[in-house]
Amino acid sequence: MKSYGQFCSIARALDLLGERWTILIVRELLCGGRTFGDVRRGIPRISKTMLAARLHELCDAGVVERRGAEGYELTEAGRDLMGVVSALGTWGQKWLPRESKPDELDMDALLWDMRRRVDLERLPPRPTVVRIELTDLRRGATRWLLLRPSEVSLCSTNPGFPESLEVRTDRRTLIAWWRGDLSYEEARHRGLRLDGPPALRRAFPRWFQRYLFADVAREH
Amino acid sequence: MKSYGQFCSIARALDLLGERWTILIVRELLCGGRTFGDVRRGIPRISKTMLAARLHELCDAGVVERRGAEGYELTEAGRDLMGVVSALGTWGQKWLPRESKPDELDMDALLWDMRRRVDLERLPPRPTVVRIELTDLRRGATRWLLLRPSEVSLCSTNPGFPESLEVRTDRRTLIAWWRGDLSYEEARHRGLRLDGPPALRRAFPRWFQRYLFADVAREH
DNA sequence: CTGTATCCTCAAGGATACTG
DNA sequence: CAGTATCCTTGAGGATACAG
Repeated sequence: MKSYGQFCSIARALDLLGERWTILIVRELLCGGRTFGDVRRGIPRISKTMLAARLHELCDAGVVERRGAEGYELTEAGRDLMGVVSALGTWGQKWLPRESKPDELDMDALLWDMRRRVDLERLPPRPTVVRIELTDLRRGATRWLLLRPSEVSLCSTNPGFPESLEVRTDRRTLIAWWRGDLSYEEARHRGLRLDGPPALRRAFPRWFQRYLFADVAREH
Repeated sequence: MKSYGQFCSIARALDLLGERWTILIVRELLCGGRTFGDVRRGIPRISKTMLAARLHELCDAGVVERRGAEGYELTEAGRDLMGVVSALGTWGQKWLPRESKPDELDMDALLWDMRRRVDLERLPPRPTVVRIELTDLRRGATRWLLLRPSEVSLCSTNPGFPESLEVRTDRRTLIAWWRGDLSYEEARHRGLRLDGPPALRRAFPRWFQRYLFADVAREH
């Protein structure tokens, strides 16, 4: 993209950050993504070519550093982009309409966010598998979360453990709960269903910290 | 531009704000621009077609409101974008290299920023014309600032009043002073020259508040 | 899995002319 | 001045194949 050609630091920051995908990549790294694959799972619609190109640009600009096999790491300048990313997220949460068409939303990005927003401290000590069924999708609508206090995995096939809990919900309701547009009780009322032992069903909502901006006060 | 298709408010905010030019347009409105022409003078390289299209998008999104002949106005949501814009400018000022090639920088945008960052309170009571000569440009390198406590105008021809003061400088030095990369004394030392009555020459640097982010502490 | 190299398409957006 | 309508070019970026 051509530079704006302005002296202004807003314009100059946008020369770097304003290209498509770039800020989302920074978001993934800020949220703990380390490898090429981590970033891709958070941004499923980016092409490999594009992601590689953008990571190079960020390295050249001194925002990201390549760490060989360990993947990528934000520099201090990169970590300081939290202010920009956070301002964008807060503004969006405050002012954008709650609803967007779930048909156009990428559920894998949502589930990837759920994976990383698990509160490990609150998980049961034994491995727990949650089967998540998106009821308004025909195929490929099932994912599994393997929850262990040491680590969480998101799988598109049953990871081999017995299923401890099943969540059935349409996309709108899951998204609305995750984004903080609905409380857990409201989501249950709107059709989110849990199947499994009562103790796990009660505990389930506590396992998740929800979306980073779920608690931002809305103005819309 | 196609939507990112993510539930995340960062991505959704970028669906709106991430298109080329959009944030710069918001910046101009935040800095007091009201009319179509105001915005264009702050972003000389945008085409009329593009500016009209972007303003429509911002209106549709509820960030800007059309005010008939008075031009455009940010809504409350729009004014709240100050957080995003300010985070970008602060980050850029802190982390981006000071120098960029002046050949690629638009001096009209700089002079337009000077026009609006005049401290009216400190101006002499009588109309004052400052002739600004950019010494490293061949033609079209002269502009005039007509300073009056009621209003400031930027002209590309002599506005008719006698010239009270002349500033001669290359672009790098003017930009560096304006951005806060050099103090006024350093800029003088680097070649910024003033011609005119000593009282006005002494007063000159006080008339300007410089760039909005000039005082941000640098990390680079 | 983590990329790179190439090709090819489509649409963003600049230029121009026209209008109230 | 403040736009709108049309045309046309260019390059962003997706798809595919290939490599370490």
